[in-house]
Amino acid sequence: MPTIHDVAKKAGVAPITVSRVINNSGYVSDHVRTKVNAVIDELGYVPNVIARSLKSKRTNTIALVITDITNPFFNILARGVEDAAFKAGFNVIICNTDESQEQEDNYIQLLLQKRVDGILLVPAETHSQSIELLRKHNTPVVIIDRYVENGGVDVVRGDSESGAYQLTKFLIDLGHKRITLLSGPDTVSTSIDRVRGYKQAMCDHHLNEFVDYFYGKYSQESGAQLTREIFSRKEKPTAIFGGNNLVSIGALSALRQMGIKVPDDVAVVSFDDIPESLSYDPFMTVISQPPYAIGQKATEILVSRIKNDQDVPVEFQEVVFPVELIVRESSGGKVN
Amino acid sequence: MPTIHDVAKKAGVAPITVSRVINNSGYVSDHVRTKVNAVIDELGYVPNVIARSLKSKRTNTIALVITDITNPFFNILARGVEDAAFKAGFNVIICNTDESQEQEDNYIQLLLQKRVDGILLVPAETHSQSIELLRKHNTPVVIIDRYVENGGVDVVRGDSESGAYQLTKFLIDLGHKRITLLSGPDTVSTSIDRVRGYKQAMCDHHLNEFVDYFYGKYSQESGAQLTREIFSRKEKPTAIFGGNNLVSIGALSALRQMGIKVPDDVAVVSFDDIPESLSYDPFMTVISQPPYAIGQKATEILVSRIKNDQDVPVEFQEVVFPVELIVRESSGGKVN
DNA sequence: CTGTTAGCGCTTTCAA
DNA sequence: TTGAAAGCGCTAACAG
Repeated sequence: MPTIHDVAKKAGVAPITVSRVINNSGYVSDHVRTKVNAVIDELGYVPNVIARSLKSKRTNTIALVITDITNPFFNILARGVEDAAFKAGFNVIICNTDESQEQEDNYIQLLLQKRVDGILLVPAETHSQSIELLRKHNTPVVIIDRYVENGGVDVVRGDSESGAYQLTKFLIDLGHKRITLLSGPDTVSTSIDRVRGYKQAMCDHHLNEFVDYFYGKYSQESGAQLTREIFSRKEKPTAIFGGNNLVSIGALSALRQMGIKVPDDVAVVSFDDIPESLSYDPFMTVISQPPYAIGQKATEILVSRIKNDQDVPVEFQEVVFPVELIVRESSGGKVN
Repeated sequence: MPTIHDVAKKAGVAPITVSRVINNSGYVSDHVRTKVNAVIDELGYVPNVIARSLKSKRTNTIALVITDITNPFFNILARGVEDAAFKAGFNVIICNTDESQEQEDNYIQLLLQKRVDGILLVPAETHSQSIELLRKHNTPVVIIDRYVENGGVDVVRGDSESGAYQLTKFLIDLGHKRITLLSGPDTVSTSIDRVRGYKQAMCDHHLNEFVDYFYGKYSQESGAQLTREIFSRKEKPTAIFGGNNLVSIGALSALRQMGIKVPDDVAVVSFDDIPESLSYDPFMTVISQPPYAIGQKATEILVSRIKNDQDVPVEFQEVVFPVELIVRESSGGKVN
């Protein structure tokens, strides 16, 4: 693999001149430039950005640490990140933590070694020591989708609390009282916020006695299992609120297997939609967040942090995207 | 950010000794090792893999060049790649080409600059100049999901032709004659193979006169649009064969909008399933490929190529994963 | 407009 | 068991 020296020698110039041609920096006569370019083509020279990074201390790479690229919310978000990063001249490394703090720590360590210019992080837990570590190493971070207890970071997320409130209120307005929320892990801010929004709505409508929620996982299996458990109890809910799209799908699967009709026997609503491109017959009433925009916005903030590296730490921002209630069939009509 | 020199100075040893401690290579006395480790912790030293890469000429990074991470087939595949790569000590950079040859070329150039150790490529077109370029630079490549005209590469893919044959034959056995195939781009081997399998099945059952297929895109929009066009013709099909899952979903959407009932008015079958975790009520009859396993296998091959770099080029392999017919409701029952 | 020197952070010789 | 020197490929800083 030819280096800048090989090109220089063959073109009869100094390496720095080749560097100038490659980077379009400084003065190079047209004559020399043409000559050098010819040799570059001839040799198939490709600049080594590793060497460049070693000097410049910039890798033009950012990392996206998410829980699972297989979840549509996150893969669309990843696409938003990728597109925005590419536009800004950055590459993206994606890491899946599966909600494991240990995996997250591993990856952060690895990314630090790789000297990525910045990190977009969906933290596994609300208290993130990763953030402190990154801060210590001056690696900019933007927290996505969730917030953390640590201060001094930018956060970009959807409004879980208000979304959960709206969705619950919608069910209450339909006449539901026994509404069961199947939330995610109790270590994650979105799960907690959704519970909070739900409780608030129940409380505001004097339904405290009916408050019924579970923390589980953000997965189809968790949704299915919790649903089966709930329906083995004496008191059955008239509505189920899935903590995210996978949970809701799990709930629907379980209900179908048990022969329980939606929305006739029980209403179902979901936080997070299923992407349009994957549903030929949209059925679920949902609160919809904009994952692509969230990824894009977070990346833009991260990039600006990277570029203003030396600046006085401008105030950190928390961007909360509004969410949208989309009413479809699964919530059914008025009750009683 | 501290370097190996800072650690060395503070520990009162030479940089190389620190290097030996970090890498567990060569002889270091327990006394010195303990001392050095203490300083490493104290300073929060993190090795710089860029400098290491510059020397070793290995980045421990591979790239996955796919069309779109948003497509469930590819994001599950990406997960298979990620998991296998991590196990082998490699990081993954994911690039989305959106089936554009130009984007693909851009990315290959970029990845070459980054000196990734190997590339997993879903080529946009059947004749790939990227492969020649990579070969010239001694960068191992494994082609995924599709094959190319160029020889001398490893390929890992599903059996499109046989799958399309099975799916078509299944419809024929149900009594269908007017079967329309909505395939993907005519520059892509999977589209071509699926047309070929379809034609062969039609031919084998003396239905040549009913052969009816279209090349389009592998997207929901394409599936929807082609479906609308087909149903505006005088002769309507009794069965639609979607070239991939997105196309099929698009077809189903369009049919629903036109008030055409599936499977009562028209049967629908699909190449590629919708992941279990995303469908609460599996409806489509499909040919199912194993994307996770494909990604995993391709990564394993790539890693072994990377490690045997200097070896005599062992024979290249083409791994073709068998596909599975899953019969569900959308194909309906016997016709006539 | 072009070239020389030096150094980014690490590791592979080769010596001690 | 430890260290000194050299160099991976590139580019600032400073000549010329």
